[in-house]
Amino acid sequence: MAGKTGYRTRAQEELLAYLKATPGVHHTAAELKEHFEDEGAPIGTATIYRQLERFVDEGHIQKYFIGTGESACYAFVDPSAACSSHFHCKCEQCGSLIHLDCDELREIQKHLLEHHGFLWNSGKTVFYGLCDQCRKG
Amino acid sequence: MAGKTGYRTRAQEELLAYLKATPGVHHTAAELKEHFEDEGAPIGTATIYRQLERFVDEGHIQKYFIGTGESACYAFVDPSAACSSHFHCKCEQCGSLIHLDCDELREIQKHLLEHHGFLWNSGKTVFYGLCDQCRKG
DNA sequence: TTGCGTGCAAAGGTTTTGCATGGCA
DNA sequence: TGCCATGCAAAACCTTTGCACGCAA
Repeated sequence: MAGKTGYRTRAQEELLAYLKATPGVHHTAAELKEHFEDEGAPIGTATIYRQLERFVDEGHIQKYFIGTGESACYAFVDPSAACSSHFHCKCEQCGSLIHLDCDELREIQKHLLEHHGFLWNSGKTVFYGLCDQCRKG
Repeated sequence: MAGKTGYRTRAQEELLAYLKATPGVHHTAAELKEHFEDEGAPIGTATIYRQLERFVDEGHIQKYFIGTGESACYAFVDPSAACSSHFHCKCEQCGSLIHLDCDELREIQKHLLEHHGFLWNSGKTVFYGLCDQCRKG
């Protein structure tokens, strides 16, 4: 755990443990707050945000921007598993979030860097569009 | 102008005219409000949001989600120019927005549809990462 | 005249911040 | 003991909504 400087606290450990226990799952701050309330071990809103920000800084979790007006999502991404290099597609109609594992996109990552000098953080990027069902329906 | 049903008003015309006069430029609602205040022809916040929403519905402009907490951006996209099919990269460090015209990405669009059934709305998608300068600096 | 568009103000939701308290080392 | 983390409440933002008034047709 590189860069960890401060103290270790209950809120901190339980938050990170929960995120790690649900790899690839997107949680909003509100959902996390509710989860720990249900567990009988509530964590204050401010603390949740502060810890999430720290985790992001330390690289433990990813923060996702799904849309303006919608709240931010946070998720632990297993560095060893395939999901570390997968992509997210969000259907603008039904709102579903699709996880995609795709080599072609990985190629694009290379292309963006080599031809445009842009180091793409694919974990953070969300592709907007229409999913298969909504497109046909 | 398909689908236009209501009245034509000053606010409506000036807003759309301004957006069309700055194709490809991203404006936030606050920036637009300030612009018209500076012009001496202020438009109420609610009206700005309502008109922008209408323009998006009618397909005149695009709405961009840059990040949660940041405000939404709106821009007129010239349907005839190349910028109708260009892509956006946002540097997470310096915050700059890069407009990219790239055939490889257009290929990806095809790939996503054919292999994953996902109809990607590239105009709305923002690639997060590090720009050339920030990557080297 | 009819009814849509406007503007103000208030509400709604998410995220941040100030400050005193509590807990880790 | 010293300092960081917590939690509450308040603030800060962006955006939406209610409502009365004004303007387009």
